[in-house]
Amino acid sequence: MTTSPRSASDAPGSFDRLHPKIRQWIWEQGWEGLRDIQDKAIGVVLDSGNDLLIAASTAAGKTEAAFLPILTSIADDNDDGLSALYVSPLKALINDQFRRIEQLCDRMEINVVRWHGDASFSAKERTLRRPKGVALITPESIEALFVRRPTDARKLFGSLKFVVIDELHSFLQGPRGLHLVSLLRRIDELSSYRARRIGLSATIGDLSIAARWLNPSNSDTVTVIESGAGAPELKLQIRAYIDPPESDDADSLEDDSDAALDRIADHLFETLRGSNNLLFAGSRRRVEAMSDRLRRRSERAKVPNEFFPHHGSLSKELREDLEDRLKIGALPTTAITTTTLELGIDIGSVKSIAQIGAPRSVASLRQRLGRSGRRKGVPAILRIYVRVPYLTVDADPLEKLHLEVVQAIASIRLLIQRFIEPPGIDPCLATVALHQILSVITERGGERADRLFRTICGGGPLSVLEKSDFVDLLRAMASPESALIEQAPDGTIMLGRIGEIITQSRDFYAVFQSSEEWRLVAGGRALGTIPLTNAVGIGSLLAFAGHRWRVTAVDNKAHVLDVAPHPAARIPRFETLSVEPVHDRLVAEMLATYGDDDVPPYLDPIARDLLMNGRQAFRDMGLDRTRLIQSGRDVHVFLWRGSAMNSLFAITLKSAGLESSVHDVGVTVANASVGEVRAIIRRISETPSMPIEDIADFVENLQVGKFDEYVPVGLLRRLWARSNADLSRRLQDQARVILGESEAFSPSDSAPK
DNA sequence: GACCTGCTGCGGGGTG
Repeated sequence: MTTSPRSASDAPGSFDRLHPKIRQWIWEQGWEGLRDIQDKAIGVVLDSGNDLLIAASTAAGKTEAAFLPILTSIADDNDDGLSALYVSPLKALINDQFRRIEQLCDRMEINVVRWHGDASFSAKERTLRRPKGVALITPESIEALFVRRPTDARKLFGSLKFVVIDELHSFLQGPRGLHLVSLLRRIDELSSYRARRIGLSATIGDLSIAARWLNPSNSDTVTVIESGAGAPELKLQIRAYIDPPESDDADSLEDDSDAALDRIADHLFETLRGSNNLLFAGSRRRVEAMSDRLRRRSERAKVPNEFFPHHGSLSKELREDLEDRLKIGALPTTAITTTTLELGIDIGSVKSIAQIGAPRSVASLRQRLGRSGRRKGVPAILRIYVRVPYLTVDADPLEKLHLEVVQAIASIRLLIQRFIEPPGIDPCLATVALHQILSVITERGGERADRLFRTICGGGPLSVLEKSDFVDLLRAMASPESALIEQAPDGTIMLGRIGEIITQSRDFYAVFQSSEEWRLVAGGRALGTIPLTNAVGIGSLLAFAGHRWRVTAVDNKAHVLDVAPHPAARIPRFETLSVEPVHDRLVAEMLATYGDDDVPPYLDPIARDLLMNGRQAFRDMGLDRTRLIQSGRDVHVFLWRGSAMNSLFAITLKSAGLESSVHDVGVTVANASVGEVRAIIRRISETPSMPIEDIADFVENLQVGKFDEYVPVGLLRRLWARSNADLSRRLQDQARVILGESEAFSPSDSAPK
């Protein structure tokens, strides 16, 4: 990885290096000049053969930084086939970017085509007949081309000069990122030379991880251009609200009470009305709970409603209506949203960001803030609303600490330190490998095992799979129960009976899972979907899309629910099995916050009181000296580590015979005494290196990927052990820290490599 | 006590 040479920005006239038609286009746009990242990118793209990583916040002009020199470079390209591929995680982003470069490409007489599931087939067909220019595409559409039209795929991708990957940070972790890695390897294999890769990304913490993703075998040669623009001024407040005693489900639709969520709604209604804002509510359930409250406040005040929900279960139409309303900016609008408005969809600029609940990820908090204060001289505004349970006399020690208030403060401290979480452990290697085995066989009409291995696992993150793992996987896929593949007498591996069915399904292209759902329709208009597991019939009441409904007709076959407005309702269940993990560094910062005595100026009076009470409880319980606390029949073990270590420690305790449950700052052992727990932790501390393979035997729920039902459990267990091996080497040390025999190590020591 | 993402190919009819 190299940083952009000074000379690139000082080189006279990078503007003059651009194609004459592009220069003319820039003049016509009335630009004052090129932005710094654009200036640097022109030099790197036109003067070097390097891959390139451009890291800058939203609206910094990254797309143009990549495309101005790329279009200059491919203007006279006459090869048969596409010259450049732009890969995006979102269809909506492809549509935005298409609008931005279409005019420019027209001027250059370079063909540009949108290639995703909602894009017109006729434009794709034109490109298939005469493959040239630029395609804007999703990973799943690349997959579909390989599987359905392998001959066309070779023609389209066989002479690519550039591959641009937008929102690269979203591909650094998770199965979809591994999927794209494999697709890009397969594209490289179609050509005698490798297309240069250009990654566009939001600010990321560890640029070397992104450089390695772009070019695993030669990450040193990736040139990095980082936006020098500093963060805008931040206006900030953390507000705390105490729930009254015996309030049960705080996220229900119940209103007119003294519950914290109702008072938060009061404050939001007063504060946000009249301007454009984003409110991140954390879950779809809470988005609906809050949308309902704010709409009813508008009705009671007899003013037009300005508050609308936006989440992944709402229909595309409703979401686009809201995005357009924000973008046009004619009417004041607050979107109440989950994470759907975090990525770079164009929604114009908003006045402020609000969030319910303490941030669990600093990266995501920064991304949200990037949506506010984007104009020069305008500060970003952030309000964090924290709900705290009412403390009874017999409250648990964890409640007395007011962890969420302290977590909100810690996340702000890390934001100021410019910390961003690196990607964590990925449990989906085997699922992606299996998916790609089926895909490559389909594309090539059969393939030998050694070539499959080389294509899929020959480099990059999937090379964690060793040859023996791969053989295990192939054997399981070929078993009569699975029937995914079979082997011809000459050794060629071909699709089996089930493999044929799976690869022909429309559901095959994505490597992530989707569940069955009801579709909600009101007067012929699509509202969105809810999980099929919601038990509904005629007369069922639903709060959805910011309104209240009664089910009037049920189509059990097509899974459609007709609904009509109704005064009462209940929020449907959205299936949730997991919790967002917290990084070591955030929890370490929480511990530091308990130890300090400064009171941040951005706390409201209640949050200030709760911080002081939390610190007092911390000292009263002796948590500055001890990490084991008896609470009734339970023992709290305070690890002050992130989710990864807390879960590994819980599994280790289980392997030693102790059941425990994981929380944000440690684990809790039920029905035990401090003495018993201490004895077992002592045993762990005296074991020089815990054999991770033995611990792996106690992991449950190993099947998390889409195709994991076909993966041998033994292989999943081995891969789990391999990815937790580094962490497990710290178990002994961790045990000593808990026993007070060792200083806590700094979390930076334990950052994943 | 969580969120998000994606999707073929074909025929038939109408229009410019």
